[in-house]
Amino acid sequence: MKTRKPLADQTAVHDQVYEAIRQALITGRIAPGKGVSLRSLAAELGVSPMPVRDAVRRLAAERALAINPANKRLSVPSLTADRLEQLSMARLWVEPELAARAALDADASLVRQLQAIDADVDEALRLGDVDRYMTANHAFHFAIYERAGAEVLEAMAGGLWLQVGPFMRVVFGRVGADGLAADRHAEAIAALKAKDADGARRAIAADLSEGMDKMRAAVEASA
Amino acid sequence: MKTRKPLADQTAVHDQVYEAIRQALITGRIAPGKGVSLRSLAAELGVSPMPVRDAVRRLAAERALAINPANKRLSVPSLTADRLEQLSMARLWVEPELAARAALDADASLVRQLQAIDADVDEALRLGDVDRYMTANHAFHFAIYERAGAEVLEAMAGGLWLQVGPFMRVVFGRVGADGLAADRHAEAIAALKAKDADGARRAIAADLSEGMDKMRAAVEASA
DNA sequence: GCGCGCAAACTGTGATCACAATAATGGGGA
DNA sequence: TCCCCATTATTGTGATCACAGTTTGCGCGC
Repeated sequence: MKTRKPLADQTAVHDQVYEAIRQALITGRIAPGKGVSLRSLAAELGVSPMPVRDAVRRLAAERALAINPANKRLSVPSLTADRLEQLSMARLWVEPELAARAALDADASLVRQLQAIDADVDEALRLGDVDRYMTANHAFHFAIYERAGAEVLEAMAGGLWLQVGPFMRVVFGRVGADGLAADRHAEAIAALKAKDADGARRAIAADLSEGMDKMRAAVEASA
Repeated sequence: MKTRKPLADQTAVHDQVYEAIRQALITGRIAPGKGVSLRSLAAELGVSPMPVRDAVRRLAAERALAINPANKRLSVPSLTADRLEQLSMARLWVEPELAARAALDADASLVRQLQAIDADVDEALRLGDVDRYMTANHAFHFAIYERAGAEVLEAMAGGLWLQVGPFMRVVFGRVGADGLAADRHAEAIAALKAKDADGARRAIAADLSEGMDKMRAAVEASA
């Protein structure tokens, strides 16, 4: 039944599973607070429980999944105002810092790349395509952060983004896709073009801040 | 051969393995840059490769172990000045923040607990007992951070501490156990006793800053 | 004596099975 | 009709095996 794959192709199965669950979490396909199980995920993805176990362990270490200490059962962390506040603080420190560092190494090719991605972001917003928006927005931010050349900080940002992901779905559920329409991407691009570290820091901070405010409002309203 | 343990005792095997490897990393028993393998770790710990796999995945997600993307082999991340600088920045943001929050909720029992731990720290320093010092120092800081009641930030601090751990061994190797003799623990305790959030923030920041400076010097000297 | 090449050992990965513990569900009694 | 207890299903965990890729190392030929 199972066609044993050639292997050494590219990515291991557990990485694909990781990415699949990650996407499911970010786009909110798995509702926060809901319990999941290894075998159910494995069946859903058509793989054995083994790679799912690996992926889940990784996600749990990144706090994208919670493990009930009593019965060791898995669940999606529920969205609380307290958690959101902590995640906001952390993001507002790491991500502007990464943007500032990136500004110092920015060049024309990066600017062009960002403009292309931002056009995609706007297109997704115009169409109201939530998944596409979230993917493009993620790509925009991390295209910048990657340029900072700060592996450790970038990984921190990635982990935070993953934890914040589920919150975004709440925003869309409340105010619709145009709830996040206003962003500071243009400002950020301009600052990077001018190699203005402080400007990039401020632009990203403002972008994040506005987004987190909307999430906070949504969480409070849904409580 | 293997006596199947009663199970439901307390902790799962993979958690014990995780803790064992974690300690080995922090105390520097596994040299940075060195490669490790699942089976060798399993044999050394007297368990099957299975729980080791779980523990290693977790450590890799926390960036306490590195996975070579080409051949998927495991190794201990090597200590570079760049990594240390990023870790320092991150710690200097998270940990003082946690200390400040903890100060708001501090009480007499916490102060007493911290005084006891700090006495142990001093004792370990006096004896030149490196392992005991590192354990006690860790206990001191996280007894404070735990009081902040900020789960997300505390987890971030834990991850950073784990990544910094191997660097500390370098300090001891260079300047001896009294290289870190001067700490700001007394200041921190005083600030917590007075519920002085800013004082606690400053004390912890100074404590970290001094320690990281010594590590930086040690890394540069050993390069 | 020095390389080259092939075989053996070792690596991570995935599947399958066994086991104990918890959760879910059913029926039978009051 | 409702509640309690026993049976069943499902859960995470760990062991063992199979497999393919990589590294290691040893012996043979030059």
